[in-house]
Amino acid sequence: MGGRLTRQRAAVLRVLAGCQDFVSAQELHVRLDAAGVPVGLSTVYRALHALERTGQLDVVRDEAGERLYRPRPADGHRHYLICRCCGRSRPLDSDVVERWAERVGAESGFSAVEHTVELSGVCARCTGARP
Amino acid sequence: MGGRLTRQRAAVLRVLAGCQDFVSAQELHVRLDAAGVPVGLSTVYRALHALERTGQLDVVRDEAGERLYRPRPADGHRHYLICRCCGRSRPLDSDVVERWAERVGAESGFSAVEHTVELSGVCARCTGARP
DNA sequence: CTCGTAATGGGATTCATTTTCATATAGCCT
DNA sequence: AGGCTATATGAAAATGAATCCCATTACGAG
Repeated sequence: MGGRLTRQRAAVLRVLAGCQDFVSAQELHVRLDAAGVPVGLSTVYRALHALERTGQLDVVRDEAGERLYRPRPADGHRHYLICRCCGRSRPLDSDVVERWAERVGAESGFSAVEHTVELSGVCARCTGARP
Repeated sequence: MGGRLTRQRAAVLRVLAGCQDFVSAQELHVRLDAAGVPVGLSTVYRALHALERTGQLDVVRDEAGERLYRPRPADGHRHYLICRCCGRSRPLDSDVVERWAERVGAESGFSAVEHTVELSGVCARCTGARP
């Protein structure tokens, strides 16, 4: 995260690291309060942007269009299967898609091709819980 | 679309069919005005929802999170490569991804797995126009 | 320690989308 | 053709995430 390491950014980093799943900025803001380290909402957004820019976060959008953030695993996986019911997320091995996206990009005459891949479903636990 | 075929819904359908690329609800609303068939914004949103529910539209989100709609091609393609610069879209042959998503879903213990795949880039025309 | 610069925060703002509710109308029934 | 009613419409207000503004604070280099 390039800039100064302030009390607030440290807290954002710490709380975020404690989440194994996707969190919204708003939720993170609340959790920071709960953790006794109040951080302004603007600051939360700014910290998330910075982390996103430096590739330390993965971002998805939920069905309402809200952005959800999650620290990127050390192994570099960037695509997930997310439970629409409980929100639990599981990184995916997406080599196949990665290669496909690259090929399509190359064949298309487009440059700077980027891709978004998201899978969602209902996990076994949730299927059992609410049939 | 299920419900009554009103003047407004007919117009939404018609103008939408005339767009070969993704359009936002707001943009569609303006185009309807321009076409001399004023339709309330709420009605535009309602019509789009109805069409989405019945699978007649494909939806993506632009980088701002705004929803963009496009009539689904007859051949059933549902994934696109979109120019971030001019917005032109091109349907993709996504069998590879389709199969991958299916396999991941099956192996994961998740049910009702859905997937989103979007590619974006800068098309040849735009690359030439603004280097 | 001192200072300049970057960061903070809270309130205001933006803007897409949704809701509300009074009014209009599609389209079935006779 | 006329009536009737569930459905659709639209203007305005509400919602809510994300961004902007700007006076104040505090990191950290020197």
